[in-house]
Amino acid sequence: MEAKQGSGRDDRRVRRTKQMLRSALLELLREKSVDQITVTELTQKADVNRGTFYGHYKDIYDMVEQMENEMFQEFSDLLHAYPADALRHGLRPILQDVFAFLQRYGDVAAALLERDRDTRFLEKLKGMVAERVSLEWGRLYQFSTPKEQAFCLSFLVGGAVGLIQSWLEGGRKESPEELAALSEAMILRGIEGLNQPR
Amino acid sequence: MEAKQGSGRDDRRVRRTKQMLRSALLELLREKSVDQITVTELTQKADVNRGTFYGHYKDIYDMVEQMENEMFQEFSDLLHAYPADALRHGLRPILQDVFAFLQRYGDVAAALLERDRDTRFLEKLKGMVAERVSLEWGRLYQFSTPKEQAFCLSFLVGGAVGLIQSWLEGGRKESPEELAALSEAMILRGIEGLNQPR
DNA sequence: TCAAGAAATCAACACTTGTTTGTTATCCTA
DNA sequence: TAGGATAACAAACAAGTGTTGATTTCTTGA
Repeated sequence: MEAKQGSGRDDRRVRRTKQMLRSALLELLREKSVDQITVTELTQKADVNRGTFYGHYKDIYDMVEQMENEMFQEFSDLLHAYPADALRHGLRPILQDVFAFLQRYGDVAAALLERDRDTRFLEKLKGMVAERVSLEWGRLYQFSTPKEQAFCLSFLVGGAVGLIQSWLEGGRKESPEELAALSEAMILRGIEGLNQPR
Repeated sequence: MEAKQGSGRDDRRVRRTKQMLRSALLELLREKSVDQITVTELTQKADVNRGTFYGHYKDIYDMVEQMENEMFQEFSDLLHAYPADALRHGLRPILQDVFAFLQRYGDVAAALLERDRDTRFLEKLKGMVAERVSLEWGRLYQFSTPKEQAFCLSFLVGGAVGLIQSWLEGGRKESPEELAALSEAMILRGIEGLNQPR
């Protein structure tokens, strides 16, 4: 019949509790890695009852995941802001936006990639890009089989993510433009297209 | 002075205990993921005292890591079996050996990649390949900067690992030869080299 | 404004986790 | 093969985990 408001997500108390936990978690993440943070110390620092934590999250990892999801949501919005045939106009502009996004969220992303031992972060990143690209992929390039297409996609997405990772770990010293150009070259023409073998 | 034998690793009792734990872990891994296996149930299934487990491993993840390392050791041996200038003779033979190796260890590798939420597995895989390749990389291709070289390497390794991952997840239905050819094409000539844009 | 209804709290539960201590059993080598 | 070394064991520990039920406090719509 009714379902007035989900389950009461916009209750001031809920917002307050989650905010307290969020702040405490970010603080703890600066000191130690996810796997050595206990629910007990988190809720103590946040001054929230331990039972309350379990009302909102399954465990610490679940909480980290939910925080990641907020970031992913924004990333997803970015990807879907382009028209369906955006790839026809070249990779460059999209790649630049992606790297610019990561530039902004670099601190969080780097923290999660570095110390976090949770593959889901990378898996979601890859899955999201792959899903978006595969929509118009087949129209742009002629593959001999769907299988070949899927493997190429895995390769390219894995490569892009690997590049991003090493960029984040290196402190994001290079400009998004620089990386976008490099990525495009690698994706389109590979190592031989970039330079000549001696 | 002395150091007769590490700390007694080749004691029959140690071998026996580790073997019991290994079997029990593999059995449990077929039922559930790493993070929901408790030390208590593992040692019960293995019929080993719980305290004994902690004498050999820090926790479940540490044990999984050590088991991975055995696999990685063999992989490392494979990579280093080639002469230093092996890449001059083409990518194909090396790629075929790599995929053949994964074909053999497919069950373990797939289990770890699928359900395991531990990035270190992929990181080690990437790091190992990158280290090996970078040795002769600079001699084969002319990069404008060392930075560019590093990024290209990250891209290509990430791509290769992404491809491997999707191959494992798909049940390894394709032959190593097939994948080696595809990888080589993507690495050398990218997506445009593979097919023509319409 | 006030009375559901929902969230947060408190307290207690059976459980797992690392760690330690003292004892027993097994190994391997001199 | 006897004996010192050491691994495995049993038992107990403080601390964390995830869950539950009873109670208090807050929020919001009528």
